[in-house]
Amino acid sequence: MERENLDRNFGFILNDVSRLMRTTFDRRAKSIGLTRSQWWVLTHLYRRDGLVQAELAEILEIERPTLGRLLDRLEAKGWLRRELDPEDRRVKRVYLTDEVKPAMKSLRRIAADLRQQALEGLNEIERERLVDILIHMKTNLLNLPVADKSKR
Amino acid sequence: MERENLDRNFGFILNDVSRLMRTTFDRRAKSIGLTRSQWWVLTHLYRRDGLVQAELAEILEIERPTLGRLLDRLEAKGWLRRELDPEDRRVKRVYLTDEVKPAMKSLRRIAADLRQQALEGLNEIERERLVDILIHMKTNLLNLPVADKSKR
DNA sequence: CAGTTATAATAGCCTTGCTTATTATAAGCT
DNA sequence: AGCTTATAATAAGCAAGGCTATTATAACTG
Repeated sequence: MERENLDRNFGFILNDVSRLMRTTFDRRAKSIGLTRSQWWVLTHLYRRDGLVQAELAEILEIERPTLGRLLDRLEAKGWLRRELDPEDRRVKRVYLTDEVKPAMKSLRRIAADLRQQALEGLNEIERERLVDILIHMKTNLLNLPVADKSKR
Repeated sequence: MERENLDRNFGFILNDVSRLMRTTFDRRAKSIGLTRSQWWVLTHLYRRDGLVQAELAEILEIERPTLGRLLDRLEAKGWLRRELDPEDRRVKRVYLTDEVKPAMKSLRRIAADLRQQALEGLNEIERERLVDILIHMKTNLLNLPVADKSKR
């Protein structure tokens, strides 16, 4: 069997970088009481308040139950509230509370700093290229022909 | 506040790609009864059988308790066994069982296919550049000056 | 040699992913 | 109208990350 170079296995390097960014962010945001995933939810609601949970899950590209529990914690800590939609009694709409706005600023700062630190030493062209490549890969993966997620 | 383009937030695209690769791998490897993380453990043991848990965690760059539970599951399914080191009674060494070798072949196939599919449409130069950039970023993140992980 | 410090493994708790299954409600069809 | 199908949210279960605390054993030091 050929000895592939494990250290250049891009799947795992990708995983490492992704994990390092997440954990670093979470450590820095801990004092605010939010994780990166939670912040990402708030960021999207900030743009479009009052979203239906299913729509929000779709936008965030996570499963509905995963979002459900994220919202549970955010709601418990008072960052948002869920309201029943009077038109369709199945759905709940999610609204941010007033506490969110000031916290967002700190979190954006943390995110920007971390992004800067992660990309340190890469010029603008390389950064753009990186994003392009990642988007390309994401498209590849989402278009895989196999029977993954065939339930729609 | 400036409206940053959320769709090009590379931290989250990175996260998306990483997650897509993991979940796709795991769905494909499910019939074998192994996850990608578990396969990664076996891959390293394949190279260096009999490692001490702490060394293995260090190599894999995961925390010791995280590895501990991975090993619990792998051991429960018979992929490996842990043996007490007679020299130092604190340590346990991890050894693969014979069932591993045939499974490894299928898993390497799955990994290679997935890698190929994810990188489809990117030429060799772009692929190398991607890996270089990721390694660069990983180095940046590991060298962050802050008090992260200051316990060593 | 006694006491302190360091290290290995694990237990326990928290978060975030994914799946699958349930429940309630709408929508669509005959 | 009544039956079937689809959809929204949630519950329950599993895996894999992290972190802190505990326990056992080594190593170091005065």
